[in-house]
Amino acid sequence: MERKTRVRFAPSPTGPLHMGGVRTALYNYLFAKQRGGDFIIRIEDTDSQRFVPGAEKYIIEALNWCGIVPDEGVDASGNVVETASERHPHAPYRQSQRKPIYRQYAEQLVENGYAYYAFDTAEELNAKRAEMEAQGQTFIYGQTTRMGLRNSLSMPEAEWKELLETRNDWTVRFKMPENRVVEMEDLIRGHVEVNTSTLDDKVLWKRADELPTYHLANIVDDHLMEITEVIRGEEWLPSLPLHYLLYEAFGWTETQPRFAHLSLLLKPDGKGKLSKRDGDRLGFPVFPLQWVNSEGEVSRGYREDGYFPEAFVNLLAMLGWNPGNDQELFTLEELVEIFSLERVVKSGARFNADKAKWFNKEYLRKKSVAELTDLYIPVLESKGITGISREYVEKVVSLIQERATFVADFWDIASYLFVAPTTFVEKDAAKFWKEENYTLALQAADFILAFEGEFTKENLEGPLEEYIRSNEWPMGKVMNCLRLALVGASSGLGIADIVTLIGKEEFARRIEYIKATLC
RNA sequence: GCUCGGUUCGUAUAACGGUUAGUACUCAAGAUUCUCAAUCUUGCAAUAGGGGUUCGAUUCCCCUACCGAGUACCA
Repeated sequence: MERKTRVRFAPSPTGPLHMGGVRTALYNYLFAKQRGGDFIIRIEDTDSQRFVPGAEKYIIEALNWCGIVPDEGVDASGNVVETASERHPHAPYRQSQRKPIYRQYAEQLVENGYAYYAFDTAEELNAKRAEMEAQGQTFIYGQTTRMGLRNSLSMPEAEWKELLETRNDWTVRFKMPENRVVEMEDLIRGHVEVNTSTLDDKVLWKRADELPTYHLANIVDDHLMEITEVIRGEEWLPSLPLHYLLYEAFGWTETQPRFAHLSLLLKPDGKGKLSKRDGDRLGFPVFPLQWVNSEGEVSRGYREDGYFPEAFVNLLAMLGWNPGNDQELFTLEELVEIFSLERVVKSGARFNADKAKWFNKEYLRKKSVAELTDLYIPVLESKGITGISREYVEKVVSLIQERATFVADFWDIASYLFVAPTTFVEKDAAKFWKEENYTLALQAADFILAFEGEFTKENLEGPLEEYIRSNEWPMGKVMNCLRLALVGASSGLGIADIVTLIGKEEFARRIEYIKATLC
C-alpha cells in the first residue's frame, strides 16, 4: 500500500525557534514537497509549565518568512487550526486541544499489559534520585527497581485501585520489556540496535494535568495524522527504541513511520551545541527573527540583521546536507528538486558566520537594482536623506551592489554620494594631502570644472586621465587628493563616477571645503 | 557512570576499496585599477591514534581517544 507522504514539524512553544529548528522544518518541507506530499505543523504544548506566550506565533511567522508554508496545521492567516474541517481532517493541531484523545490510549496500554499505574510522587522520586547520586549511582525507574516502588505492578490490586480513585497525582508508565534487542532503521544513520535492559519506564500520561508526555502524544498523533516519515533532531535518537515499542504495543507497526535523525548545529568555537549565548558572544543571530523576551531582552534575528530569506534558507540547507557536486547556491524550488535524506551528513555541523555572510552577499548580487533601491530608500530616509530622485539612488545602487554584503552596508560604502564629507581620514590625508600633490590636484579640479561636455563617466574619464598623463603628473597621487576632497578618505569609487553623480556644483563645493580645511 | 550517535584542511563538505585526497568560506601573495572594493591567478592547510581484513584502505572490522546527545511527571 503506497501512502501519501506526510511529514510534520512539531515544535514546542517554549521560546523562539532556533535556526537548528528552522533547518529541521526545512528538511521536512523539502522532503514532503519533493514527493508531492503534505507538510504539517503540530504544536506540542503538553508542558504547561514552560509555555511561552507568543512563541507559537513567532514560529509560524519565522517559517513563513523562510517560505516554508504548511499544508496543514495552520490556516491562511497563519493561525493554528483548532477544529477539523474538510481541508483539515486531522485538526486540532495543538496537543493541548487534543487532550481528551490521549487518555484512552494510555489506558489501552495498561489493559494490554504494556503499561502500569505509578503512584510515587515527584518528590519521592527526586529524593531517591538525589540519594543514589550521592552514592555516585543513577536512579532508574525501570525493570530492576519498579517492584520496589509504588505502582500497580508491585501493589495488591485492591490497594492500587483505591489509589487510582482517591488520588489525582498518579501517572501511567510504560513497562519496558526486559533484555530485548530493539532493531531500528534510521534513514540517515542506518541500522541501530539497543537492548531494552538499559532503558527506563517512561511516564506516558499524567493524571495531574491529564496530559500525555511527549512520547505518548507523539506516537498517537503521528499515527492519527498518518505521518509517513519523522524527520527530527538527534536528541530523539535515544528515545527511538521506546517509540518503536509503543508502535508495537498499539499494534500500529504496519503504518509506523520511518525515522530520520538529524545531527545538531554546533557552536562555531569550543564545545557543545549552538546556543543563544553564542550568537550574542560572537556577533551573529541564532534566531530567524528578532525575539524580545518577557524581560524585554532582545535577541537579534537574521531578518532584522539584513539577511534575505533565500540566503538564510540556502545557508541552512547547506549545513549538514550537500548535493554531491560543487553547486552551493539553490533556490527553495531547486532544493525541493534535489534534496535527499541520503545526502544528509551524520556528524554535527559547526556554524560559520563568515560563510553565512558570503551567502547573503551572493544573493545581494543577484537582486535587481530596482528591488535593492526599494530597500535602500528607507535606509536613506532614516539617515535624513530625502528628496533624492529614485533614478539617482538606482545609479548609486548599481555602482555599489557588488561591494556590499547587506543593504545596510550601502550607507557606509556610499554615504558621500548623498552628503559631503566634513572630516578627512587622518591617515589618508597625511599620506596624500601634500602640497606637491594637491597643487596638481587642484589644477585637475579646475580642468573638471572647465569641462564643457555632458557630465558622464564616459565623457569625463578619458579626458581627465589624458590631462593628468599629458602633464606627466603622478596619477595615483592626484586622483587620491581629489578623492580625499570628495569622499573624505582615500578609498571609494572612481573619480569620474563620483563627479558624475554629485555634479559640477557639488564638486566645486567639496573642493572649496577641503581647500579651506586642509590647505 | 551507563546507553546511543559521531570523528577528512580553522569551518562546511566531496571522494560510497585504487585520485598528486577535490570544492567553497576564511587567511596570505600576485595580477589589475586613480584608491578601496570587486574580479582573476596562485598559495597555506586535513583523513584522531593503534591494530586488523585486503594486492591496495579516508572508505570495511576491532580497540583507544576525543566530541555530541540522552539518562525528568521537558520537549
